[in-house]
Amino acid sequence: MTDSPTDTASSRYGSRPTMKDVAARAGVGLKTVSRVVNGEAGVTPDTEQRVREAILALGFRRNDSARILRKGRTSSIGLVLEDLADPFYAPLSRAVEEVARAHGTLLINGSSAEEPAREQELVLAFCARRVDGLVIIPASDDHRYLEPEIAAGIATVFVDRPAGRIDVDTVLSDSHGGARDGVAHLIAQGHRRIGFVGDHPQIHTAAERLRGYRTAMTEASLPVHGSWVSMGSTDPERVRTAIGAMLDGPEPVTALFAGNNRVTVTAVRMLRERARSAPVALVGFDDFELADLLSPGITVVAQDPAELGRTAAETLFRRLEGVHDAPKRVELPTRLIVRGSGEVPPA
Amino acid sequence: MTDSPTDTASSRYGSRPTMKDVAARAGVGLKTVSRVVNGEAGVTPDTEQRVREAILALGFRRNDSARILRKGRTSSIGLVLEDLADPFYAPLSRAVEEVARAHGTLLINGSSAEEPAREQELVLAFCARRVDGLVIIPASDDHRYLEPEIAAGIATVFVDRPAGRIDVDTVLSDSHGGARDGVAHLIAQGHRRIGFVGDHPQIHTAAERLRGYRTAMTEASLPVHGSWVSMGSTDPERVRTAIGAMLDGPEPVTALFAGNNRVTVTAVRMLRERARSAPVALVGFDDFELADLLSPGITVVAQDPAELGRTAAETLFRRLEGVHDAPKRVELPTRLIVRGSGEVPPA
DNA sequence: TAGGGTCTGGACAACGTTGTCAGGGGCGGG
DNA sequence: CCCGCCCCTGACAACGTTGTCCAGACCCTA
Repeated sequence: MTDSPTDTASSRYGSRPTMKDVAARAGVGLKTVSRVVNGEAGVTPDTEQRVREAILALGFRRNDSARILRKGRTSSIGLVLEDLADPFYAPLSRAVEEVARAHGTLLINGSSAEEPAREQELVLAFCARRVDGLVIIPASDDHRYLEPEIAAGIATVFVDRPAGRIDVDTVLSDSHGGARDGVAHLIAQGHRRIGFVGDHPQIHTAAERLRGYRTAMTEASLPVHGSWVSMGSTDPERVRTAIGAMLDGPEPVTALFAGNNRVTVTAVRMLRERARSAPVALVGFDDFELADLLSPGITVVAQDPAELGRTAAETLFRRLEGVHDAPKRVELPTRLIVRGSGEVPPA
Repeated sequence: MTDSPTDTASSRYGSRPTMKDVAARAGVGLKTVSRVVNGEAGVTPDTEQRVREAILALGFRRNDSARILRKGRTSSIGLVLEDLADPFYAPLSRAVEEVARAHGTLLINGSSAEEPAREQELVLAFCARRVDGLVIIPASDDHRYLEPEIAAGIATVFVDRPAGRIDVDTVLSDSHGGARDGVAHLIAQGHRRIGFVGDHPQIHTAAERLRGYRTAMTEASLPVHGSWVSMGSTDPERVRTAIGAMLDGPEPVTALFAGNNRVTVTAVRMLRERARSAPVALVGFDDFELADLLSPGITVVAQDPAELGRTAAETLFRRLEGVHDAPKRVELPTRLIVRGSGEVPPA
């Protein structure tokens, strides 16, 4: 027995039938199977029926790798973010997925864990897969490594934080304005000594929020004591130390502005533990679930992560549909949600 | 000009250089470029250097579609879950990603939105991409459509809920035991009339938790009044109505067991609003962030979603590495976390 | 210096699909 | 009745990579 018809790929273990196998079984040509599978016109109902039966009988499933190779489009996009499990990014990711789905596109994603090397590794892996586009929440600040990819036609959109050293579409929240509003709110309650605890200063959003804090203080002609500002890791221990120093320092603050949801939660825990001391007002950047159920409810400057994701994905698909104007920068507004913790009067 | 050397793919817009282009530029053969790109032995440092320069100059990036087609392995796995943004599933997803990353594998994922059709659509799309394996949190109860895929060698693991009508590896939490423990805890506090509010009964975990509730009640020789059990959508309105009926009905309950985190949160809100009435004890299935910061803290039966994901992914990779024994069913233990809400005595 | 072994490099086919093109058969109109 | 057109179908090349295989160069030793 040399190369009998049954001895094709379809009979080997772990191997799948190909269009060729289906064609053989249905007694038609290869291309006819392709036509049926892709719903192309020009196939007799009778022939189509035979092909469909063969497909079912063999359990045939089109090999998209081959299709992609031939067509050049993968119908998939890549999403790189810091941490899929972060409650802020999860809805963003989900929103991107929904938009992708509406465009018949799959989503590949990866977490950079805030490590520049891992971000690049993921992005390049996606590019090697020839994703049609990329949505990136950057962890690094130099994205020139993307230039050949973009030149080769991979549409790219940055979200939440801007790209470094390249000019691409970007969708951000108004961190500066939001922080300014939040701090202004505290000032309006009568606070004069306000602390700011934020993430690492090299993270764009963190820097912008600090800037918003300073803007609000300046606009109210309030001085900012050096010990009132603390930037760095959002590790609870560090945040606790920082807040402790602000509360017990020579110029104790009467209110705190927390630069993101992780800091806010740590601040809540800490203030709760010190409940016997004078109450401290708190406004946080980022909304979070159950913020309204705490006592008092936590006043926050809310962003809309789903809207960020949706906007970014829609921008991406607009590019994929052939829009070629200059890169745009969109800045989404934030919203102050008053719940109680920010309305505590100064001691 | 007919087909001059410069008129290759690399010069067309949106097209990328291929190994052929790199080979031409470096003045070597095609296969040599392949060898350099894949770090194969047998290339002189000098030659390798020339190839690397050409790669950099042209911005070449290997086309993984072609590679996959040739090699048959995609080094990617698919994850189908209900909702990426759900705080319960997000850590699970992240855990799967980490394990995948450790195996040099990319993760493609999709949300089924609890719709069986969408689950199947996603799974088959992943199969068409020839993912090496699948991790599935099912939304449907009949997975025979997966049989040809599994036969073709796509490793498959179900998590959180079992597969329907096929025999595959499964990783679950001990829903029955956890619910029993939680309800027994309420009984130990002296409660006799305990309500159960759960998700749709066709969802396996929901049914198991109900069963655990009944087991605990039976073990304590307590009757279960028909109005104390409510299964269905976790939509807040429905849950509120259900809880209202239990609290104000002819046999008012003094304690509630909530079948998952969404129900728990709605219950917390509702009990808070009725704070003036007699206090009601509450234990919830699933832990959630800030559960300890509420007053009282919420007593929960905690699962470890990350551990679920990790175990599932590791099971998957064990299969991919060639282990071929019978499908296994793993059940992870739950843990009762006492925080206050479950220790409220009966009115 | 010749012979054998090793090391480097390249030609070629194959992976499974889709686009191109051409051929055959049926049908309608002249 | 014949011609021409259209519809259906299939043969073939191409997508970009990797595995196989072979040829030539180089080196070492006898």
